[in-house]
Amino acid sequence: MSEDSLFLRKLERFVSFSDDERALLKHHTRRTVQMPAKREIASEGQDPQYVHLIVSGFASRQKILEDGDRQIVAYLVPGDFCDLHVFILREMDHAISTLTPCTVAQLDSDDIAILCERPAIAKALWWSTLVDQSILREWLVNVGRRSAEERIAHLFCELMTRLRSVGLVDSENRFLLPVTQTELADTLGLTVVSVNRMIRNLRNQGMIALEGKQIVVRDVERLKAFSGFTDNYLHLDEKPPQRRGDRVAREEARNLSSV
Amino acid sequence: MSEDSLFLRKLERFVSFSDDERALLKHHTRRTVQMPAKREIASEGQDPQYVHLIVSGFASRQKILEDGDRQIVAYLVPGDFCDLHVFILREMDHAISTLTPCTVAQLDSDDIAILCERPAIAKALWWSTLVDQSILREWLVNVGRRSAEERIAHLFCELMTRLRSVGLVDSENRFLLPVTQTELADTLGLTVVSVNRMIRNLRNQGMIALEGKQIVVRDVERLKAFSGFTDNYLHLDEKPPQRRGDRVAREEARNLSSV
DNA sequence: CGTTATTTTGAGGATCTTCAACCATAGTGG
DNA sequence: CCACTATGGTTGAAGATCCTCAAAATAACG
Repeated sequence: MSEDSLFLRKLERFVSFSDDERALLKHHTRRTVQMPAKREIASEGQDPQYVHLIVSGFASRQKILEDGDRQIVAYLVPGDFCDLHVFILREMDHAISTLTPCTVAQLDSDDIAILCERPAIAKALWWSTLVDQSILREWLVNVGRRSAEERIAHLFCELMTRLRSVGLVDSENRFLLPVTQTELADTLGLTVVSVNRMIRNLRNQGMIALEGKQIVVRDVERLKAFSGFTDNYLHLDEKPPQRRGDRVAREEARNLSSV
Repeated sequence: MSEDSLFLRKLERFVSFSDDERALLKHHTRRTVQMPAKREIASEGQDPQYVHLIVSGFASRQKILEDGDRQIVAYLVPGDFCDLHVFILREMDHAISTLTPCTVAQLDSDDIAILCERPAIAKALWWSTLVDQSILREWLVNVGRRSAEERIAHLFCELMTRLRSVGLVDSENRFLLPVTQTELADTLGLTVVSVNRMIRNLRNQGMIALEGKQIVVRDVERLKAFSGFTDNYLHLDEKPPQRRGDRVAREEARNLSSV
């Protein structure tokens, strides 16, 4: 699958698209811009014009406190939509900022309107924001109730799982994580020093290895057990079982719409 | 306003309803159940049947870790919907549990379908879940980057603001907070001991006072400044300014639906 | 190849936790 | 009516985790 349709791979874990719908999605995400690292895609307080989709690169959702402290509240990886909420909550209460150089697709109000005429697409987009919400809950558990070392391990488990779902993890559980330790610290409610030491611990215990900006999870089961990771909150296995059948699912989707 | 339509007051901060729509909302939330304290409204792993609305009482969204630790990831106060996501994410990844005895309205799939046929209602429901998401982001900032004392102060500011929006705060900034210090600890990533001491600090500094289970914010500005609270993330002032006009808003709502 | 960003390490300290009581309150049953 | 129990709040002392400060080593970059 080509790089510019990773989001299709992600969404199709949840819904099945027709060729038609796939084409429509590709068409309305064709307008992209290149952004350098550490640049704001959307700013706090702003009334944004576009919905953004990360085509390549890593970005983050972040809040800055008065004292300059930063808390990263989400990682946006290739295939993720940044701000599907902008058409309801008109003022941004946080900023979206690139962590690395990014290719970002811009969808305007018309694009979204056309896409949402398709039930399967509308449902997939809502699914994606609800999963984001679920991830947020798990992050709160992470910083609220886990030790520094566990937090890092848990985040690595999550990223491995999310990146695998868009095909960015190789057979040896190796994936690119192009963020600095300072950024990890701002994500996990820790300091750089702590992050550095705890990563060292994980390496020394043979759970992970670093290869430049790549992380290799050497012992998946141990890393998961150590950090208490389960992937249920990512809701990745909704489609395969088809437990309630497509008919019911479509009916529900209709219920949720008709605005 | 009667107790059983606090959610109307909340939603109408954002959209205007016709008498018709108000009646419809009241009608489809008429089926209520009484629940004792510390009972699960919905359980993790479950495939839930109903969407729940808190009519009276306090409930929480929580996750339990393997070691029995608990993290509360949301407070659900009168007027809040608990689980609007259930028709898309079919498996609960967390539990919803009463903190006090509660009156809970149960809406089934048909209720939601009928309500969502009205654009204003559908939009209001999505607004409410997006605000929940925003609150979650701010909680992550709170636990990740603020001191114990600041976290408590911030939470009190938030609850005062949220409860005021449904008319549950009196003219002296007094409101009922029927949760134990243990529950506050599980909310803020702290221990009971810490919570107790920090609340004492806030009282000694004259920022708050306790009257049984009621909290009186004695110095709102100082409490806000101390905790770094701003209410932008609650998106409470969306309707009054009418900055973009009702026409545009309705058009956008239509875009987001049509599933 | 000099400059800047990032990672790493050490030492000391602060915040928050743990453990262990004790007190207050309210509900229960004899 | 009062001991009895359970729950929640409060306090003290000691310890652990994580932070702060500071500096060196390494990597990245024009």
